[in-house]
Amino acid sequence: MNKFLKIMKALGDPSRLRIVNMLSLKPMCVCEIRQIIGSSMSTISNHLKILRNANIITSEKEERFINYHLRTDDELVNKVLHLVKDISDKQLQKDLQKAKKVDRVNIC
Amino acid sequence: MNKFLKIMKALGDPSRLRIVNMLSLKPMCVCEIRQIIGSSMSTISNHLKILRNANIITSEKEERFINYHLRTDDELVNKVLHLVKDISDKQLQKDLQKAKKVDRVNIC
DNA sequence: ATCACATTTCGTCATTTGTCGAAATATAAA
DNA sequence: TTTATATTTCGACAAATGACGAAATGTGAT
Repeated sequence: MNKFLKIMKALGDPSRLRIVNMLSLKPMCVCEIRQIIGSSMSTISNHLKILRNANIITSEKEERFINYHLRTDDELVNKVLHLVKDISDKQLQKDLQKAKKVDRVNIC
Repeated sequence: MNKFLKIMKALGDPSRLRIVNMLSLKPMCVCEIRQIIGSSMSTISNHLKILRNANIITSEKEERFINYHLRTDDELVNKVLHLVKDISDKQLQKDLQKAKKVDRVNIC
C-alpha cells in the first residue's frame, strides 16, 4: 500500500507531473527543468527527490550535469507512467515543446 | 491535467485508498465504512466528498442509508482502479474481510 | 407534523507540504 | 590546489490537508 501511496502522492502535484511528462521525452538536468517549470533550483531538487523516492526517476552523471530520467524497471510505475502519457493537456504539451528546444549550454 | 491530479491526490491518502478498496467489493454506507476505518463520521464524509469530486465514486439512496459505490463510466478512473485491485497489502486484505462481514443493522 | 437517525457542513486545530534564499556539498576544469 | 558551477541541504514560512466534535440538514417512519 505504501508503494502505491508514494506514487500517487508524487504524481498528485502539478510541478512533479510536468517534470515526469518532460522526462518522458528525454533525460534532463535540474537547470533545464528549472528553466521550464520556473521554480527555484531548490524546489526542483526537492520535487526530484520525491519522485526518486517513489521509484519513478533515477539519475546519472553526464559531464558536469546530473541527468534525471524515468525508471523502466518497475511494473506498477510503468503502468502509471503510461496513464500520464495519455493525458491531453495544453500545459503539458507546451512543456514538451519547450523541453525539445531547451539547451543546457545556454542556461547553465 | 487537473482531472489526473485530482485522481492522484484522492488515492494518495491511506484512508481513501482503503475506502476505494472496500468499495471494489461492494457498495457501503458511511456508517459501515466508519466501522472499519475507525475515523469519525465527519472525517469519512469528507474523504467521500474528495473521492466523489475526483469522479471515483458516486452514491445512491437505499432506504434510510446512502450507498457509496465505485463509478465505472470513466476510462481513466477504471484504469487506475484496476491498479488498486493489484495492490497486495495486509491492511487492504483485512479491510476486505471485515467489509464482507459488516452489517449496517448492527452498527447504525 | 414530529421524531429518529444517517449524513453533511462548519469551525478549529495540528501536521504536512510546497516554496524560497542562503549555505553547504560535490565535482570538473584551470 | 584553487576556482567555477551544478546540485543538495537547511531553516523558515505560508498554504493546504486531515482530523475532530458540535451543529445543521435531510429524510423515512410514527
